[in-house]
Amino acid sequence: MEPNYRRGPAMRDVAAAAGVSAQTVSRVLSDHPNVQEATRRRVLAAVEELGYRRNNTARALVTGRSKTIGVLTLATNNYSRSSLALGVELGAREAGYTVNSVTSSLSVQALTDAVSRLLLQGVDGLIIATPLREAAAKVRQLTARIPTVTTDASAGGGDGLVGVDQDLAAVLATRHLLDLGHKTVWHVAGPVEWSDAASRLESWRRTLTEAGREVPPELHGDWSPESGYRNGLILGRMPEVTAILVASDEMAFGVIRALSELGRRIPEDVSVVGIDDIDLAAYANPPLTTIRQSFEDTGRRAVLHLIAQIENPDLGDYPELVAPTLVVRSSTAPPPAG
Amino acid sequence: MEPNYRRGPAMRDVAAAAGVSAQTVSRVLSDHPNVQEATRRRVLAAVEELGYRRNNTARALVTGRSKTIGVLTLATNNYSRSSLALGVELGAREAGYTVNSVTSSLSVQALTDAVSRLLLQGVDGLIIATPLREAAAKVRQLTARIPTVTTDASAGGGDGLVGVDQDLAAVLATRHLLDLGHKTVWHVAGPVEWSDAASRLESWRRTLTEAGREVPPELHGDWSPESGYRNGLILGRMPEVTAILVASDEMAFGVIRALSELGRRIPEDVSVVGIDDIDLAAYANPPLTTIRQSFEDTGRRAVLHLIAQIENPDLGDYPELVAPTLVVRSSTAPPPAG
DNA sequence: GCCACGTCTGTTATGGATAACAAGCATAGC
DNA sequence: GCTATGCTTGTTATCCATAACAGACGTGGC
Repeated sequence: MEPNYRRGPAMRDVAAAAGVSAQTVSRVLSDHPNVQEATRRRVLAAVEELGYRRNNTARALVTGRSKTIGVLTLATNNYSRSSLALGVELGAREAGYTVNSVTSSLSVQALTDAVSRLLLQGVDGLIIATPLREAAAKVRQLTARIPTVTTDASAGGGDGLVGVDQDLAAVLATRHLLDLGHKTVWHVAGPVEWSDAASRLESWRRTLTEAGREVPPELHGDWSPESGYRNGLILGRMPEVTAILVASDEMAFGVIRALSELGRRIPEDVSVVGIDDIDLAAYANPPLTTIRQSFEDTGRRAVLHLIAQIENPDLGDYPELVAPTLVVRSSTAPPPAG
Repeated sequence: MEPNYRRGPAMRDVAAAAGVSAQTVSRVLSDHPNVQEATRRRVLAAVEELGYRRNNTARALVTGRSKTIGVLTLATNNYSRSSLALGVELGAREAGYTVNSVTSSLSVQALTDAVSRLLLQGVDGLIIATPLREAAAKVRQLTARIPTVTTDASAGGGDGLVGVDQDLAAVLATRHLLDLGHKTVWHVAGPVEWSDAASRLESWRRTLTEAGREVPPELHGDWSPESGYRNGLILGRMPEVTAILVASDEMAFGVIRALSELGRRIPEDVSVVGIDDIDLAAYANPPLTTIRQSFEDTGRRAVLHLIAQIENPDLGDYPELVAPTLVVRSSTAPPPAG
């Protein structure tokens, strides 16, 4: 029985070439201790000669483990999504896993479909990096059988949660502006579906209230620079606005652009703080003061957390929060003297 | 034999519940025509009741097809990488495939390891979105058995090539600046390892020569905004520099920042053109004139191209190039009168 | 000299699905 | 009434690796 053309040699072919059984080949490749050195060498030579590679599909079938992790992200190309994905991939690789990624829109149907697709692929665990909201119940039901880590708290309790402390992020940003002397801080929030956006909004509001300041009405964007621009065109027309907290750097670029077009100088007339510290933030004009939160690190932690659960299911599950830090650049300054 | 706890029900469990054989269940799920309507309904009811999901691992083992595509990208989070990945994922999903992604650095070792990992996962095809250079031969050897599509020409001939016409991109940008009246155009190129960077460099040079202009020495960056900034600090000190073609928008942000710090106004003193048209380009300060090339579209085309090859191996392989377009914003203008 | 035990290797069963073949049954044609 | 044909369903073999068990052989203890 010669090696199949399309598939390449199988373990039995190696076994035949080395004059041993397939089981022995398996033992050699799995570093099982009880194999004589001479046999081991013969097998390895045969492997080398035939260019044999272990078939992970068959392996997954019999062991019930695919060493694959499923990642669900939103179908947009924003900074946070892609750095998180990168972190997950790096962490997974170090732990000997590969990553199966799937994107989705925010509809219940799309989310459940996406999770189903991942489950069909036989992943060992799941990282859900989108808000679930109304889909939470259905998705939880689908994922009941396998370890799952969430990076957005809107999934509700139950799953492992790994993320950046969004409350602290907004507090740091708001305090920074108040400390500079601004009377109050305006806020361009993210979409309400995201619990990150919601908790930033909430903490901004609380920080102002605790400081005894007026809480202005918030504006909303969708994370895109365009939406920041639109909101900037509104805020720029209001003379009393001297400080703005924007819920993401990408939106902050839009806000700054709009303010500039309206003739308002940054930071002399208006201070702007972003959140994320994307790579381009330091090269904005002016360089953007922002809150650094490493999505790559979050992705890495999420995947390590998940793998720990996969390999030790009895492990208790606990949330894991990373602290963000304030990065002061040139887009913030004390309010104009007038 | 009750359904296994961890694994969930298998086809035979559904078969038992519906009072048919496993083969019949398989036929129902594969929409095979020769199944009686009553039987089909009974099977589907059993599937529903048990919450059965087909095991793709077993399926892949027997069919030799995993309906999975491997993507190799560079381990950095830049705009082009992530939009390409997004396009691949969207295209794959539409065609019923899922995506296994792996990142790598540019070393020969890392690249071959990464490809090996994908092959071990049993992917049906491969998209290689990094330059291969010296690794090309080894990688080609590894991928000999399965369809492969490359998005960087440095892989050399042989594989399917899908990408944006980089020659045209640089020509459009250089011509635009010359047409505005600039005597010549300076160039901040990308890393030489990337054939994209190399062909932009080459075309910039050729366009200048053909127009009878002096070809200034080129500068090199690594795609990062930081490297753009460093090069900008150099170019900004040279009064004769009035027009710069930067090989990526992200580097262009750095260049603009450096020029501003040196007191050179854009576009009054210096015109800057980027390449990529990233989402933030329109919100740079000033908005960036650039060359639009849709990486998302490229990713989508690459994956469709690949799937065509997978499902019809006799298909001839041919390169597929997308035309980029010039997007004029406010970072370019005629040279200063002096 | 016999039993117990450890080391090395082989045999058989298993995971879950599908391809290929086989068989039962009904209808059509002569 | 009997064979040819097509539809429907079932049986068996297969994909490839690994777990569980089993056997052969050698060493050590009493």
